Amino acid sequence: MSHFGRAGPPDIKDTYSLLVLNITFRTSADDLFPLFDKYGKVVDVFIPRDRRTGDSRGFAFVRYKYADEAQKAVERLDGKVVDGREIMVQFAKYGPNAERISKGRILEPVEKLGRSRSRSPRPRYRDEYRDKSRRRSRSRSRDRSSRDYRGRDRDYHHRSRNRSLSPDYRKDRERSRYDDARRSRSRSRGSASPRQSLSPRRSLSPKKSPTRDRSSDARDLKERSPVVRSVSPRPRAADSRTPSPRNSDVEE
DNA sequence: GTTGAGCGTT
Repeated sequence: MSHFGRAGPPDIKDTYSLLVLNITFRTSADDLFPLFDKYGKVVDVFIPRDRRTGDSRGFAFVRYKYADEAQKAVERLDGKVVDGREIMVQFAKYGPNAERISKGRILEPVEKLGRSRSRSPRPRYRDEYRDKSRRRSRSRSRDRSSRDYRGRDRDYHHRSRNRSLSPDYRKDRERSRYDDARRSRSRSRGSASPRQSLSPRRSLSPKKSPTRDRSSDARDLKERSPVVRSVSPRPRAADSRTPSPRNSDVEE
């Protein structure tokens, strides 16, 4: 019985799930089981992993049989260093049986009991950490795939903003916009865009004729480029390119 | 071999 989540949830009729965050990517359910089992009766330990790579996502779910044991483990294991990393244990918010917990039955006592525990040093650290690296760090661990099928049904009626626009689509759109803005700014500065930098001439034959190429290149890049752009020798090409199909569709 | 905010499976 070492495999917990392999056979699926054993019995979620009377169990309370705890969310363990900040665990190492190598920590497995078998490693957390003895740790949590020491503080109470652990019914099941499940660690979500990627579907493609199969790697752990960095958090685990520990299901306790009783709520009192669960909160005890939360306060006892919350902040404990496991495998060299401080883990964060808290009651699971979403889940198959989160309804009863969401009711406020378990969440209430936890807050009440939390008063005796020192929770001051933790929140501050977390807040600071999150504030510092908010947009960065989107490693492969947090990819889509497992999140798509999960929040679609639930997030749909919750987020009626994107009627027909999927979150993924929106992201793509924003990304495109950003790319455009960046490219524009880069061009204004002089040069930097990786795309423009990739001149067919320089890239194709960098050592063919360095002297002549360089001189010619410099002149061409500064005189020829704008000329071609200004002259627009291929109106059909531009037309065929349909430069603003989404511009019309999208309002910025 | 890497990564680090968050919420889960047959």
